[in-house]
Amino acid sequence: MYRSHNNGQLRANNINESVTLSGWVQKSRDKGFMIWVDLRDRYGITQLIFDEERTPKDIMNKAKTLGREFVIQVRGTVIERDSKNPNLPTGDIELLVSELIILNTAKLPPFTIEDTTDGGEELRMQYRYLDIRRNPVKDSLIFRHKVTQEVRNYLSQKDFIEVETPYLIKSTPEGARDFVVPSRMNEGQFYALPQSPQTFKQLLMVGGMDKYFQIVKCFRDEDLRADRQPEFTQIDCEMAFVEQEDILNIFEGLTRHLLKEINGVEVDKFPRMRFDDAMRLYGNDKPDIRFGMEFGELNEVAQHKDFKVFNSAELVVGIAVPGGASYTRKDIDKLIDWVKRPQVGALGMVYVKCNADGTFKSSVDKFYDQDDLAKWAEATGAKAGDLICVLSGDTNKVRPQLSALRMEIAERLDLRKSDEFAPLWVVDFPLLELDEETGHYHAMHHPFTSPKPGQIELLDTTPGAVKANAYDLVLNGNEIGGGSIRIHDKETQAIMFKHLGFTAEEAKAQFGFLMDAFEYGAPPHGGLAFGLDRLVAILGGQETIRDFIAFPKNNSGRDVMIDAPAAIDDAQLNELSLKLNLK
RNA sequence: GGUCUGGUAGUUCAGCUGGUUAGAAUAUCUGCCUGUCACGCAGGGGGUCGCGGGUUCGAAUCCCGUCCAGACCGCCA
Repeated sequence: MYRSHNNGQLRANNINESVTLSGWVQKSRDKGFMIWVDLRDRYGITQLIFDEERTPKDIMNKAKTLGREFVIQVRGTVIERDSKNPNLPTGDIELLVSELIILNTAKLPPFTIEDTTDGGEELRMQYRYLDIRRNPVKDSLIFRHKVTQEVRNYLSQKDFIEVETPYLIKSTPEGARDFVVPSRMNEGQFYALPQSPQTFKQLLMVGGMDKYFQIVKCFRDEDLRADRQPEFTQIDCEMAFVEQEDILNIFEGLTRHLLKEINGVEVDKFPRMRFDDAMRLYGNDKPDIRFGMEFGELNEVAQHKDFKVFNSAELVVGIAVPGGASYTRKDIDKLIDWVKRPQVGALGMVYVKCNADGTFKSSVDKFYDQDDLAKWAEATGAKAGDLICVLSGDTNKVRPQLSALRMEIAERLDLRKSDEFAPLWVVDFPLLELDEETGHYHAMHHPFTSPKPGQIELLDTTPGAVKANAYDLVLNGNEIGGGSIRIHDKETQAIMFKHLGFTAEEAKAQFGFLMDAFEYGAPPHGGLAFGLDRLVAILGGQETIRDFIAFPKNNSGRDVMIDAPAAIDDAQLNELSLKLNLK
C-alpha cells in the first residue's frame, strides 16, 4: 500500500496515528538538527519531520539527499507541531518519519513548481506535466471537471441523452477550414474532422432522440487566439419540437445553474437584445453590458456644420468616458494613437471634455459652439467630468473601432470585473452576411439556420435584410454559445443552398444525406452549442483558455511538448498514396 | 497574409544615446544553523547576449535578414 491518507487529509484528530503517505517533495528545509520536508500531492501538503533525536541516523542521512520533486513514500506517526502553521489545512500536525522509501528521483525541474512560478509560457508548455503539478493549473482542470459534471447533471436530469457522433466525417466547403485525414483504404480520399457535429445532431432529431447533448471535441483549421484553439470542446445540444423560446429558456436555466453551483451567483432573467440594437449601442454582436458607455449616434447634431470630416461620414458616433475630462493632452494624444493603430484602424478621433462647470472644450471648437456640444453630451450620456470620444466614417468600420475603444477604456478603468457576471441573449441575427471580397452572401450562422417566418421571400430582393431564428448567448463580452432553429424541410433547405451559391448538384453531393432525411418525417428542431473552454475560463475569471486545457496548442498551432505537427516518413506517405508538393 | 512586442545565467529580468572582466533576483551546490514553513547566515559554480550577415578601431547595444514566442487584425458557417 502506497498510502493510507492523502497529503491534504490529516488533522489534529489524527495525532498518534500511524500512517503511510506518498507524494512529491515540494521543498526540504534542512536546519542540520532537523529537516522538514513538504510532501505534496493533488490534495495538499503535509509536513514531514526528521530530527536528530527521534529519527534513526540512516533515515536522517537519506532525508538529506532528497531533492525537489523526488517521489517518496513515508511511514510514521502523526504528531502535534510545536509551531503550527495556520496557512495550511494540515498545519496543526506533522509526520514524524520512521521509514522513507525513495520511489523515484527527479532531475531539477526547469521552473519552480509554485503557485507563482518563475517559468515562462513556453517552458511551462514544453513541460506541461510539471506545470499541471502547480496549483493554478491543477485547480483549473478540477474546475473544468466540476463544470462538465454540472452540465451533465443538469441536462441528464432534463431528459437529455448524451450521444457520441463520429470524428471522421466529410469535408464541406462552408465555414472554417477543415482538418483533413487521408484514408488508406480509399485511395485519394479524405475524411475531415468535424467543425461541429451539426448535421449529425440534426439527424439524431430525425431519429427521434428529441433531447440530445454531447460534450465533444470540434476542429477548425484557423489561426489561434488567447481564447481560441484549433481543437476545442463544445457542449453541443439539440432538441426537437421546440421553438426559439423553449431553447432560450432551457439553456438560460443551464447557465443560471452553472453560475449558481460553480460561482455561487444568482442572476436575474437574462436580458435580450436584438442584433441590430447590439450593433447600434455597442458596435458589437457580443456586448459586455457590465458597464455603460453606450454609443450615442451624433449624425443629427454633428453634421451640416462646417466640419467636413463629419459631413462626409456615414456615421458619427461617440462614447462618454467616465472621468475622462481630467486626461491631459498627452493622455488624449496617446488614446488617439491607440485608435489609429492598424489593429483598430480609425483615421482620427474627435474629443470633447465635459468640464466640471458645465462648459465644454473640444478638439473641434472651431466648428461647434457650446450648445452643439451640449447636444453631443446628451446623446452620449456624458456627465460633467467625462470625456466624449467621437469616431466617424463608414458604419461597418466605425462601429467595431469604437467598440474596441470602449473595451480598451473599460479595461483601463477596471470596469470588467471577473467576478461579476452579466449574461445576455442576442437575438434576431441576420440570416446572411455579405462577403466584401467576393460580393457573395454566406450564412452568418450556418446554412441550416431557418429564416424568420414570412421572410423567405425577401431572399430574392434584399437578402441582407432577412432575419434568422438565430441567437447567441453572451457573457461578459464573450460569445459563449450560439444556435438556431433549423430548417427541417427539403424545400426550404434547397432554397437556402441556392442562395448560398450551391447548384442543386453541389447541394446534393454535399448534403444529400440531410435533404433525404428531411423527406422521412423530420420534426421541427433547433439547438445551441456552448464553447466549453471559453465558458469555463470566464466562470473561472480568466481571459485565456489555455490553463483550462490540459495540453493546449501554442500560438502557431503546435504542441511544443510532443512536437506536433511533424513530418511523416515516406513509407507512411506511400501507404496513403500521397506525394508532398512543398512550397 | 499583416501589425506590434519580446528573445541576455537553470529561470524571471536589468543593461541597449556602441567602450575595461555582461549584472540583479531566484534556483542550484558547499558549510553553518535547536521549530522551519518565501527559513536564516557565509561562500562557490553557472553566459554561443536566439541565429546569420553588415557598419565600426570596437557591437548584447546600431542596420539588414532570418527563426522562435506572445498579443492583436484578417480569418474563425
